[in-house]
Amino acid sequence: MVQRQATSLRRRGPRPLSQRQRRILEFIDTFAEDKGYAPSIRDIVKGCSISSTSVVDYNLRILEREGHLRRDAEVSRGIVRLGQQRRDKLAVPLMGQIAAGQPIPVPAADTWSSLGSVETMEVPRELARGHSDAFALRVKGTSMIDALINDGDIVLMQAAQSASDGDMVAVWLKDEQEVTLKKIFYEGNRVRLQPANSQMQPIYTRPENVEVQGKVLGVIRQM
Amino acid sequence: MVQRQATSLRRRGPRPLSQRQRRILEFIDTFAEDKGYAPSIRDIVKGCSISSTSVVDYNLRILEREGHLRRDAEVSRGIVRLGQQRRDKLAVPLMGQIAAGQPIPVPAADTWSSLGSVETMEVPRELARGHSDAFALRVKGTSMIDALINDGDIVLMQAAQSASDGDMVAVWLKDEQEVTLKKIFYEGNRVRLQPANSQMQPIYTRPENVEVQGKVLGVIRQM
DNA sequence: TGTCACCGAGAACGCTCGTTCTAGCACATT
DNA sequence: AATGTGCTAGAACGAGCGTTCTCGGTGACA
Repeated sequence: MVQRQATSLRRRGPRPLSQRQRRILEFIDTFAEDKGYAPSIRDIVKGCSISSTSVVDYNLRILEREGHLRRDAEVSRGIVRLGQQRRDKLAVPLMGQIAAGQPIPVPAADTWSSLGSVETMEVPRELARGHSDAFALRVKGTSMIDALINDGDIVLMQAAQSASDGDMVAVWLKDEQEVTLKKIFYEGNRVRLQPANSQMQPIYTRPENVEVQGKVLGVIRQM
Repeated sequence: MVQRQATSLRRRGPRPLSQRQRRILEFIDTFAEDKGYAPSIRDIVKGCSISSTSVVDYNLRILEREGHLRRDAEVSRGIVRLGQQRRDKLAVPLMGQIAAGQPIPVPAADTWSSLGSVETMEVPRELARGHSDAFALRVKGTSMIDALINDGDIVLMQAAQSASDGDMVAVWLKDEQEVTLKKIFYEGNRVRLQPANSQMQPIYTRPENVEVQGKVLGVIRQM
C-alpha cells in the first residue's frame, strides 16, 4: 500500500487525509445513511477491507484529532460525524446568473473550494445524480422560456465541454453571442438544438458555432 | 405502576402506547439528539428508571411492531427512530400524479400519517417556505406546458381551498373537467387564469367554474 | 376459581465491540 | 548504523450489550 505523504507537508496545518482515511470517512457516511446508525469498528474493517481493528482504531484517532468525527469512549457505535451537511442534501455553490448575453461563469476549481464565501444552496441529492461538482445558476430573463425555464428559475449545472445526443446543455452560440439551454443532437454536419417545449421549433446551426458549457442536471422554481 | 389499558381497546387497530412506552420513545429521541447515536438498552434502563433490560426489550418489541422504530437484531445501539423528519430537511409525501383529466389527490390527514408506506421525497426547505403540510405530485402529460411545467416535472403543493390574487394554484375547471396550474386573478365577476408563460393567453371564466385545489409552492425538474 | 393475556423483575448466556499490547515494515533523520 | 516516525497486522482482554429464560403479579373473563 503506497500512499505515503511527504513528511514536510505534515509539519504545519491540518494534515491531508490518507487514502485509507478518506475511504473510512466515506464508508462511515454511506453506512450511516444506509442503516441509520453508525458502523462498529469491525463493520469498518469489513467495509474497507482492512485486516485489523487496531488499524481502524488508529485511523479513527487521527480522524478525531483532525476534527472529522467524534468518538465516545467505550461506547458501541459511538462514532459521530461532524461538520457535514445533512446526508440527503447536497450543498452547491450558487455561482451567479445566467443570461442570454453572456457565457456562464464556470467555477474555477479553487474558486470556492478554498474560498468558502460564495453563496450556497441545498438541493435534493437525487437531482444531482452523483455529480458532486455541480453548481447552480439563477436564470435572468425569459430567453430560455422555450426550454420551460423562466426568469428567476434556478438551474443545477455540471460543467462539461462535450455532451451526448439528447443531453440538455447550456451552449454558447458564437455568432449570436448568447447562451441558451437546449437539448443537443449532432446530425452530421449540423447541430440541432431542440427546445424542451415541443411546440417550439428547433435551431439548426454549424458545429463550429456551438460551444457546450455545461450539462443541465435539473431545474428548481420557487413561486 | 398503574398504567393499564382497557383490553377491549387493544383488540383492533393500532394500540395506544403505555406511559412507559411513550417515556421510552421520548428518551430515545432526547438521547439521540444529545449524543448523536442511539441509546443501548441499558441506557434506556437507566434513563427511564426501569429495573431490567428485559422490560425494555419487551416494550421495544411493541414499539417496533407499532412502527415507531426499527431494530436490527444483534446490533448494539441498533435502534432507528422512524416517522419523524429531521429538522432542516423536509420530507414530503409524493402523492401520485397530476393529470389534466382529474382532480389532484389531496392527502387525507390520516392517509399517510398512519400508513407509512407512501413514497416520500425530500425538498429544499426554502421551497416550502414554512408550509410543513406540503406534498408533491408528479405531472403527467404536457397540458401544463404553458405554465412552464413539463411531463415528468414534480410540483410541490399545499392544499388550499382559496387563493390570493397572483397565487399559482391548481384549479379544477368544472365545465372542462380538468385541472390546470395557473396564476389566479379575481376580476369582479370573472376569474382570470394566467399562464406563467408570457407568450400564452390567459383564460377567462366564471368564478363558479373554478375550484381551487391547492397552491403551488415550487417546481422541480430532473433531466 | 381457574385460565389467560399483559406486564414487570432478575439473572444468566453469549455475541458484539472498543481497547490495548506486541510485532513488523518502510522511510527519513542523525 | 542507530533511532524515530508513520502505518499496518494479529491477537487477546474485558466491558458493553442484545437476547432469553424463569418467576411473579394483576386484572379480565368465564
